[in-house]
Amino acid sequence: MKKEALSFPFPIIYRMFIALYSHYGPQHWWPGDTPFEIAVGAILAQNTAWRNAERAIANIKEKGLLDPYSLFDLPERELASLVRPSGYYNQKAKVLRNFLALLIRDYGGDLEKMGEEELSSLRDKLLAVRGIGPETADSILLYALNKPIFVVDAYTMRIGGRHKLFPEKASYGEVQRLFMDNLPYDVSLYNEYHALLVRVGKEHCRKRSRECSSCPLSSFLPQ
DNA sequence: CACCAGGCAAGTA
DNA sequence: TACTTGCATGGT
Repeated sequence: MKKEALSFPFPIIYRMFIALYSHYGPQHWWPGDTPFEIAVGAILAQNTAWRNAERAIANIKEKGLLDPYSLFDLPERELASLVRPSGYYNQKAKVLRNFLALLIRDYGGDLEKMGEEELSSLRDKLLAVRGIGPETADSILLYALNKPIFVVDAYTMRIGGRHKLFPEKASYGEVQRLFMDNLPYDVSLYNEYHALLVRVGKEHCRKRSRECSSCPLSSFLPQ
């Protein structure tokens, strides 16, 4: 009796991960040498092609300024000119400074120390920084600090919406909960899953959709 | 030329 | 709460 519990199917959210991972393999995210570079990249990548964020980081690295104090000591105008290729450069210079101010004031400029703080209170502190919203906060938490939080982005919304895993207009928090409630609580899994969604989204689920027909998900997902 | 890319905040109703 | 707009470079 109760044998049927053993054969209860995995949730579709979990099966989608298996399918993507089987098809693409590990994505090795986040590209970046240090947690600090990853956090900076998360801000510079906002609504921007990753290639352009990379150029901005390269500019900072070339000048040997990729550390919290050097960047914070830089005049805002100079910082803006370094991150210019990532777009929205005036805003992003401010956001970087806002983030650096928190990092320096509360954690001595040490991301590792920031990572010692408990997840939900740290998330609130990141969200309180001007220019850091839910996706950027969660990207820093997951990819720079290895915290167990699922990152939702435009691809996640588009793929899930198109395949009717949730309503098109679902909120960030609703989608995040849907994924986390249907997956093992596991940092590496969240890491790979988000990266895989970006991968399949880039190739098969762009805004101006070039037919989702050949996408590796269409075999078992609605639509 | 138009459209898009690993968002966010501020203003309006 | 739910929409709209400004922010901006570089690729297709």
